[in-house]
Amino acid sequence: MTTNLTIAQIFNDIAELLELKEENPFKIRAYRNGAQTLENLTEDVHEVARREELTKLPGIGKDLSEKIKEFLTAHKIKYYDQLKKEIPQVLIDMKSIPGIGPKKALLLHKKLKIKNLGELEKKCSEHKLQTLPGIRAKTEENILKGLEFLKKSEGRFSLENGVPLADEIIRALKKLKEVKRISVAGSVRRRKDTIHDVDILVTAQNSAKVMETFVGLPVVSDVIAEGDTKSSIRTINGLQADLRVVDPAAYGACLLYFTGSKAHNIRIRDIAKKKGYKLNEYGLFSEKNDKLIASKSEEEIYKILGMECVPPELREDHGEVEVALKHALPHLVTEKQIRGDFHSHTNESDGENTLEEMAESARKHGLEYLVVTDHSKSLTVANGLTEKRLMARVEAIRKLNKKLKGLTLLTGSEVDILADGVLDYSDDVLKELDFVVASIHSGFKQPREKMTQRILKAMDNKYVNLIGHPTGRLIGIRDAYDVDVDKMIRHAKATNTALEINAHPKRLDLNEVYIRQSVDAGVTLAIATDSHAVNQFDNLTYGVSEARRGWCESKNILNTLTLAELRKKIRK
DNA sequence: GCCGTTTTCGGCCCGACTGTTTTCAGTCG
Repeated sequence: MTTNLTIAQIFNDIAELLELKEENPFKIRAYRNGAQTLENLTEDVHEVARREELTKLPGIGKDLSEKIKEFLTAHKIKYYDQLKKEIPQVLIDMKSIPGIGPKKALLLHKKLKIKNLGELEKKCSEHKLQTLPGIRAKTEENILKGLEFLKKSEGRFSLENGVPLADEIIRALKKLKEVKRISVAGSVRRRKDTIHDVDILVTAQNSAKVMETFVGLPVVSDVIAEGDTKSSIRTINGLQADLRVVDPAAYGACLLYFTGSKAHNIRIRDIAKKKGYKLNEYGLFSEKNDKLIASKSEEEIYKILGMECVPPELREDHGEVEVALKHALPHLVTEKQIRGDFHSHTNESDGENTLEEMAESARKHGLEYLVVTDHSKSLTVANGLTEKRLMARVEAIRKLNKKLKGLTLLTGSEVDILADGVLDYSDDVLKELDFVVASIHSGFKQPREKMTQRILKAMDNKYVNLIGHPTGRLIGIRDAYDVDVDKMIRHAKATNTALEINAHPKRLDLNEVYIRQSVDAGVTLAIATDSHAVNQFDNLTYGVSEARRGWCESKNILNTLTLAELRKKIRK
């Protein structure tokens, strides 16, 4: 699968390069569309190529399929290498600065002979850019700010940055009597694992007052734009937030537009067009006479387009449009359906709270059961438990269970999968536990084949119920380890081992693509918080959204089972 | 570069805001 992502990245790079050549915009889009198809492909592109079905993929025609084949055999794409030689890196660097697109990048490079971002910053500070047509003081200022922003962040943030900011803005604006309706939109509403801004939509009688409040919020460090209907701010930590004020009558159309994704919008506008309508953020209109057909709610717009209302988490043009047209969308799993948690730590290993505190918090969070999975002995940095300590823990849990009301604790462990695939506890120990999570915490750099075999071997152990954070990624910090996820998923099915959807917002592991692939393969998934403190049960919401983004229904998720059903299912 | 019960050629989603102009290009989402 990594091949899919590698080629997708190359196609995206080609699109960037073509923009700097001022190529036909539709050709550029064709490369981006092709990249998106590969990013979301739930099958290894090798397989598709082997069946000679590349051109059956949406957005992949003769040319792109040839380039894919070239990469599969030669591990490079000549056209890409040529473009890279032809186009200076500094153009690409400049284009990544907010406010600089292909046109300005080219202008700066051509007229000022700028060779790197350092030079750009220098010439900007010396006001040399103002010698160019169309650039005056303000543009220079914005470029300097853009450079500063680039230095501070990589430009993308984790969902856990966006959700609290959205909540804060909504809380503040709701207090205004002018504000009637308010909702988060954009990638935060779609619950994407990484976001680059926070979008908020309101209906209000007096937009000036709302805008004034928005740009004056305490978190604001910069006002990027302030208009009658749209304003943008940057927060102190660099995250951008956009606010859009709309007429109440257009709320649905605008929410739809503003939620995106862009790719989803393009698809449904296309459907609208084919049906003789025009869809924009103000509503669905008749193409003939511009008469308004619908605008008040998302539901009515989808309905008129002949579609089911698509849940925001699915709006990525990953096939949901076709399925919605057939009225066959999945009934996505909801937070309410989650009855238990399989992955939690106490202060016996590296958690912050006691067993009793964790149990109490789980009960308060509405859980019916909680598996306590402290680390195993090899993970000394996390104060992993020796067999003796583990057995004492099992006793303590059984004892506490007799006192608990409304929650049952299950005994368990997050047992390390050692470098050779052997587990950190023997079967004699594991068989004493109700539920076993097996995870990798060391040897991340192992080669693909070894890493894959290591995980498959762990699954072969009949006491292992669940593989924890199966790819090991840490969003924005560490890439996944090199594992053949296809094989892992097939083996999970064969051995009846569940795969974790780790709900920690820095992990969200499996990611949405692999979740969907698992669903398609009939593998059972488990949403687990990996809580190391009482407040981390809150993260369940992130795990559920990730599951929803992977098209999970309740039947795909192990912890939608009642305790009785679960016990039956996991009996050895 | 892709795509097709209108089409194998001629389309390809659509609009807001900024900064610079003086009617608009560039950028962004």
